[in-house]
Amino acid sequence: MNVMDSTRRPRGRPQARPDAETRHVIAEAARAEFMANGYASTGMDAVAKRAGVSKKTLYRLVPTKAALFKASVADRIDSFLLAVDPDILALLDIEAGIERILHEFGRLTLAVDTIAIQRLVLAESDRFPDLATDFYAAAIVATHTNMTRYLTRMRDEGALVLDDPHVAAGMLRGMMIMEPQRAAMLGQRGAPTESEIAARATACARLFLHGCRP
Amino acid sequence: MNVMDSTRRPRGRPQARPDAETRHVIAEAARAEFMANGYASTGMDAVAKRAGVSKKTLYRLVPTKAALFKASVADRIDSFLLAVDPDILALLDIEAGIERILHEFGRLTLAVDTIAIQRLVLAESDRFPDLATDFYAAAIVATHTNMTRYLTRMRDEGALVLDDPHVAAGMLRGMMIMEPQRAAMLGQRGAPTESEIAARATACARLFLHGCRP
DNA sequence: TATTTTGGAGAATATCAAGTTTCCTAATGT
DNA sequence: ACATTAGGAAACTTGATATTCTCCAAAATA
Repeated sequence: MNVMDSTRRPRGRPQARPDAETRHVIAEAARAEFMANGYASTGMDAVAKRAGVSKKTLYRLVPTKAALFKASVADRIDSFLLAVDPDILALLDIEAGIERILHEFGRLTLAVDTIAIQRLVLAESDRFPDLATDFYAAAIVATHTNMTRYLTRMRDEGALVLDDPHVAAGMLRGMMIMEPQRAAMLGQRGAPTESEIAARATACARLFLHGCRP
Repeated sequence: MNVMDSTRRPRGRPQARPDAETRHVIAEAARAEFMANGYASTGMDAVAKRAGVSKKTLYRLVPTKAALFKASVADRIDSFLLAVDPDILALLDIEAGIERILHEFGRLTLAVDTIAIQRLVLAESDRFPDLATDFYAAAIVATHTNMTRYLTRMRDEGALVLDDPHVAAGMLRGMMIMEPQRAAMLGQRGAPTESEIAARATACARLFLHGCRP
């Protein structure tokens, strides 16, 4: 009889959806609100309304606003990891390889969503230091490490001359994204288009490799 | 007799200091609080207390918290302009010149205060878009323009080969500061030391000019 | 039909902080 | 002394909003 318990429906009204699913809907809605209005200016009423859920349900599934914030951001941290297939990279020469990595990196970090979340994490890093740490580790350090690995391999193969691939990777990232990212974060420009990203990746790769001395 | 009016003290208790001075003290205190706790978490009581002033006086000199915020940040925007003496630059070769600019730029933008204010402006750019615009124009664009001017001159003198000095200046800035600045903003590292800044400037200048091809 | 459980709408409560006001003391001219 | 202005301490008002609670309809089983 116990075997049946899992399939047999219990007495009262059944759940509209499993809690996990509702939680996900809530997290999506919350992220959208937080990204649009920031933490302080986002109300739980607004989140509930956008999620199409009552506050009662909201608070059944989420303990506090702070937890909701962390959950809604943490949900997407993983999606910020840059990983370029090494098999493909192996087929490209050094310049094309770097260009490829930068292009992918730019697409990732210069997307409107990514920029909004970065600004959010930055803005609330005082209130949520552990979230900032998670973000830094999962998104920034991880991506940085992947780039460093590529540069190190290229150096070992003799394709590059580098004192410190780790530092060089940081410079490469900064060249590629700082300016457009910050302009967008400050609301002074929209996120760059795909072709702008591509052009910038090309220019960066060339500058990084050849410099600009005559 | 009207001539005397300006020197003659009026009837009651005199002001402890001129209003302008008190305003300045308040702005300083406010900036410190905002930088430490962010806009939302900073209370007017705390600002008054730190300024050594009562809330009555505070509100006599400042209309609202929002105005206080704008004033306290705007006060310092001008101090973020990078300006390197062109006469000195003229004496240096291209590599030393770029290194010099980057060093100065790093000192400016990687100071704890600067980083804190940038984070603040970034965090509140939704609530205060015009402040963000002012900051962008006065600090970022102006500095960028100065760098671009130098690169353009060097290119015209034949010391550099550049398609677009404007874009190149953005890349140079990103190389120099993005990584350490963001780590500090996220609370993952302290602001770099003077010698770290110097070393980074040297490495950037070399990479920018010579690239890293064997 | 009676019983149960889910969930919505939103009223109620609690808390917190911005902005005002009151009351009191200090410092100065007359 | 007394009138008058400055300014501090703290109470008060008000508006948000996070969190809880009440009431009720919906959807299922027995």
